Amino acid sequence: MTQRSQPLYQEIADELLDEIRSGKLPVGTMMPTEMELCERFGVSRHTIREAIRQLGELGLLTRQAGLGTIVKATEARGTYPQSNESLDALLRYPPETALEVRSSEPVTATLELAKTLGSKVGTEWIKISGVRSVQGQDKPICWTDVYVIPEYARVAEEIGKEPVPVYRVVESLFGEQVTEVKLDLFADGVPESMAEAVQVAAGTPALVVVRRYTGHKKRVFEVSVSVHPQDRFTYSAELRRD
Amino acid sequence: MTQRSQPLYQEIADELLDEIRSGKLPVGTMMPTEMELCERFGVSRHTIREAIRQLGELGLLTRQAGLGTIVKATEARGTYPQSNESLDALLRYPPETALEVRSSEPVTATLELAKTLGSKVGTEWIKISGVRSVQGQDKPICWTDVYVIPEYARVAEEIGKEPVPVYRVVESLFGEQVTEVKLDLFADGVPESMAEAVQVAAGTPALVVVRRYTGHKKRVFEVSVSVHPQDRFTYSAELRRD
DNA sequence: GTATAGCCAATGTCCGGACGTATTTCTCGG
DNA sequence: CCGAGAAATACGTCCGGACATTGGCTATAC
Repeated sequence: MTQRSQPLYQEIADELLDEIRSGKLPVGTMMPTEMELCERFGVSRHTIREAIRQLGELGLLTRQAGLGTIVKATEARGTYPQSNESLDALLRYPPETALEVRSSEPVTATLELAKTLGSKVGTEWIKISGVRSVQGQDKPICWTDVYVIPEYARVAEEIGKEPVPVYRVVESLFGEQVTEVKLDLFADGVPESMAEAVQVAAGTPALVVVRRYTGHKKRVFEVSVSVHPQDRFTYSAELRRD
Repeated sequence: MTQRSQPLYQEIADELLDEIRSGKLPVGTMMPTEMELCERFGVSRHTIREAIRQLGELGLLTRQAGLGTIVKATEARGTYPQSNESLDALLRYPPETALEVRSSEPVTATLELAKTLGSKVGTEWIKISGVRSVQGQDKPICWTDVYVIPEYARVAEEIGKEPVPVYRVVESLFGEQVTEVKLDLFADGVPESMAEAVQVAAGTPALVVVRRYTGHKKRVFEVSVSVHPQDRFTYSAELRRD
C-alpha cells in the first residue's frame, strides 16, 4: 500500500494546500467536510483527518466540532521561529541592569501619551522614571519611563533593589503573569529632559524601545519606554527555519 | 467514556510529562514501548500514540521506527513564540516598497565593513545601493545598502523590477533558500553621503536595521543595511505566551 | 417577538485490526 | 569467526467502527 514516496495523507494535504493557495478554497470559507473529502479522495476518515491535521499544524485551518473546518491563511505560519529563549532574552532586555529610580508620580494620559501607552486618553498611570545602567560601566545605557496601572503602584518601592525587569517585580508582588508583549522600535532624538541623565547632548540619535505588557486579565498593565542613545544598545534577533 | 474534563490521551501525556520532569524518565533514555504503555494504562495503541504525539509536538520526545521513542528534553520548547507570520512579516520588511537602485559596484571588506557584514576582512562583495520608497509617497522610507556575494552579482539587474525583497530575488534566480536571518537594530545619525537621497539633514536620528541572510549552503549570502530616518519606520513585534 | 428544546450535521475521542518500513538481534553456512 | 539473511521488535500508515461533544437551525410555546 505505502509504496509511494509520500504517505497518502501528505499527498492529500499538499493537494488541499494547492487549492487554498490558488484561491479555490479562499480564506474565511468552509472546507469540504471530512465525509466529503473521504468520498472525493476515496480514503478513510482517518487519512483525511491526518491530512487536515497537517494543514492545521501549519496554521492554515481551524477546526470546530459541530461547525466544520475553516480556511484561515494561505501561507504556512512562521516557519521561521525565533530561537528557543526565555521572555527576557526575546525582549532583548538589557541583562544585569538595574533601574535607578529618579522619580515616581501619578499621571493622566494625554493624547500623545495615550498613543504611546496604547490606552485611552484620561486613563491613570503611575510613571516611574530613571536610568538603567550595566554594573561597572560609567554611562547609563538608557533612560526608562515605566508606566504601571495604579493597582500596582507598590512596585515603585521595589524597583531597583534587584537587577530584574519590572514585569518580573509585578509578577512576584501581584501574581500578574505576562501573556503578551508588543514591542516597537524606532529612532528619535534624545529629549532635552533626559539628555543630562544619560550623558549625551539633546537631540543625539537614540533607539527608542516601547514594550507593552498584557497579563492574563487581558489588559495592558505595564508599558516601558526606553531611550538608548546611539552606540549603547543594539536590539538583535535570530530567526531560523526549522 | 469521555466524561472527564480532559481526553484520556491528554491525561496520559501529562502523567508521562511528570515522569520526564521528575527524572524518572531521564533525557537520553528510551521511553517504554507503545505496547508496554498500552498495558500499563489499559488503553488502545491509538490513545497511546496520540499521547506520545502530544509530547513529541512539544519537542520532548523523538520517535524512530524499529528503535523506539527517546526522551529528548524535560521542558517544552520556546513557550514564547513570535507571532505567526511569514518571514517577510517577521523581518518587518517594509511592505510594498521598491528599491530604486542608485549604484552597484564590487567592494572589498574593510575592517569596519567586515564587522557589519559579519564576514572576514578582504572578502569580496557586490554592493547595491539605493532608496526604498512606498509607492505613492514623497519621501523614501530608507536608504539601503545591499551586499551580496559575487556569485549572485546578477541580482543587481533584477532588483527594483518588482516590489519584493532582495533575498526573494536571490531565491528565484539562484535557488538559494534562506535558512537563518540575524537582525540588528540600533540608532545612528544619517550619514552625509545618503542624507540628500532620503531628504533629511545629515545627522538626523535614524533607525539602522542590519539583516544578515544565511542560506542552506551555510554561508551568509546577503547582508542589507537599511537606514530609516526618524518618523518613517517602526519595527514592531508581538510575543505571545501559548 | 423571544426563549427554549430538540434534531441534525460535523468534528473529537477511542477501540480494534492489518500491513509497511526501519532497526537490531539471532541463526546458519562458509 | 565473519558475513548474509531471516526473524523479532518497534514505530508508521491506513482501514473500519462506534459513541461523545459541539454548534447551528428549526419548531414550538409563552
